[in-house]
Amino acid sequence: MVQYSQNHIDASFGALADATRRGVLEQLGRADASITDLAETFHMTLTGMKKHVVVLERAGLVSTEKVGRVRTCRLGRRGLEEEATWIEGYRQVWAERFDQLDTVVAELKQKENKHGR
Amino acid sequence: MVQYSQNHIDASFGALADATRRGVLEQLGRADASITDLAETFHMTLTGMKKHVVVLERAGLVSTEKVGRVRTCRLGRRGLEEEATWIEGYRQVWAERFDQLDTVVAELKQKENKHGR
DNA sequence: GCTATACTGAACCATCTAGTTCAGTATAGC
DNA sequence: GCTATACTGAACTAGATGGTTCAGTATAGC
Repeated sequence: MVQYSQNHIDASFGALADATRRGVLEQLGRADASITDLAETFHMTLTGMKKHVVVLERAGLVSTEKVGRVRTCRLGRRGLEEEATWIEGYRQVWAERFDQLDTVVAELKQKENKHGR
Repeated sequence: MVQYSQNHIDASFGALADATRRGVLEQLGRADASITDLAETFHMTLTGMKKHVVVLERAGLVSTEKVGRVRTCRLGRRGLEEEATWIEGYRQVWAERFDQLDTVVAELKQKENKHGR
């Protein structure tokens, strides 16, 4: 089986498990933003938003740079390759497991149709 | 923007954020298993494994059926479509954001060459 | 130098998580 | 009926999470 970096994957699936953090990623996809910008968008204190940014940074999904007073956040270097790979692998196995069930269901539907529903 | 079912996505990214639960999904991809089987594989008490199974069940990733004493677990009806879609959307935006940065593009190309793709 | 802005860190809180133990209940098989 | 197996539920633990407030520090701009 493929060996995944459990740390990366744990951290990023954990990061993605929160709607606010997914929202932050979507906002940063449109434009870089300061902590203040993000905190305002999500109606949260600066401190609260800072914590979310730290979580995203640890997962490698966001990178930040402080210039003067302002810390600017942008999408990080990781593009969720491993996560996409894991999910695709799962989906493939899942499809295989359900192929048999699918054919059975299809047969049942055909029978139903023959009986004119 | 596409509207996702936040509950589903929260639940399943949360479920996937744990290495044990990803392992359970991989094991169930190979064959159905009882709680006892899973608990043994992951060196955990029955009660502990039961909790993981409940989390996976709530996320729709596993379904279970009790026959006699034994509760059999199998992959559930959900195939992580929404999650795959979210991640793919993110990866697309991520790529666009980084296309503008010449240096990063150059780095990616170098990496691709190294991996021989 | 003064003031407003932008962040940071510590401390606190309630709730959730991942695990345990222990005491059950229900079923399988002799 | 008896015993072993398989699970279930309640209660407890330590630690993480998602948020807050409050008291700072550092910088921008007049």
